[in-house]
Amino acid sequence: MPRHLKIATFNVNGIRTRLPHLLQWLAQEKPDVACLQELKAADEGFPREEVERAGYGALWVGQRSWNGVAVLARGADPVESRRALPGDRADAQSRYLEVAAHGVMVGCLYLPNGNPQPGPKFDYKLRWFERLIRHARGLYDSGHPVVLAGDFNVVPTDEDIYDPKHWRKDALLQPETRDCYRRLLAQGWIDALRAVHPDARIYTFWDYFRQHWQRDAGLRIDHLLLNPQLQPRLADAGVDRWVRGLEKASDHAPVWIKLRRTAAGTAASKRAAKSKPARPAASGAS
DNA sequence: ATGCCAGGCACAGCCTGA
Repeated sequence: MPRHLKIATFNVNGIRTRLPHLLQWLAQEKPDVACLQELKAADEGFPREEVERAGYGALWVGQRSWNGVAVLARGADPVESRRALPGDRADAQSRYLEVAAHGVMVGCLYLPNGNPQPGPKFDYKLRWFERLIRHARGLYDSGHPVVLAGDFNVVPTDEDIYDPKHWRKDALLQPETRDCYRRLLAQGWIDALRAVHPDARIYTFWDYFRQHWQRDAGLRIDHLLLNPQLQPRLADAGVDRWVRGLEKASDHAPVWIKLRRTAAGTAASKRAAKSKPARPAASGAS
């Protein structure tokens, strides 16, 4: 058993088109939990057999042509918690799936893009974000270890984009969008990639236009947020950029975190450690 | 201000994405 639990999120931009890349990535990087977005497939179009053959149990919420999310668990069957974000029964878009897997609660989300703004799509984005903030509060307070992972369609700050000036009017950079993200984090969640790499330029998305991948002109919009039960276990985080470099790639790269499996670093173990000889702090190297 | 590229649908050219 590896020392770390690896949890990843990957906007595949069409699971059937991207299935070879997905399988190659699972085989090489072996995430224990993989949150997928933009399946662009109905429930019956999900490649269950291929995913199972790769060693993963899966749950998914499909939708014809658009949206769609899934959670894969390596060598395990994820247990469903909910298949939609509460707060709007009329919302038919498949953008949220919450499961328990490998001892962690995982909220897999695909937040609306919101372009063009202003307009009804941007209004929907902000309403969806408000519902997420409300629901996240309950998850945060649940006492379970929780990860919120997915494509948030938010560039949190101007440090998270190659050049903000060409995107100033985009829904991903609007003050209202960024304020929602700030208010979510203000509940106490930590942005795991930023916590591990406070000063690095990190991108997770490069659009297909203007040779943005070749120029490394990217945006950081795929995020993994941790509640306090998981924060002491965070050991490493990164982006599998090689997946974005494949032929016919998704416009997103997978993003991952590694969590220590042991209780080392948790409040319980710190209390326990007081009665034991001190040990060096965990290095975080994997 | 718009198209730039790409996937889905369904077979021509839209719509949507970010």
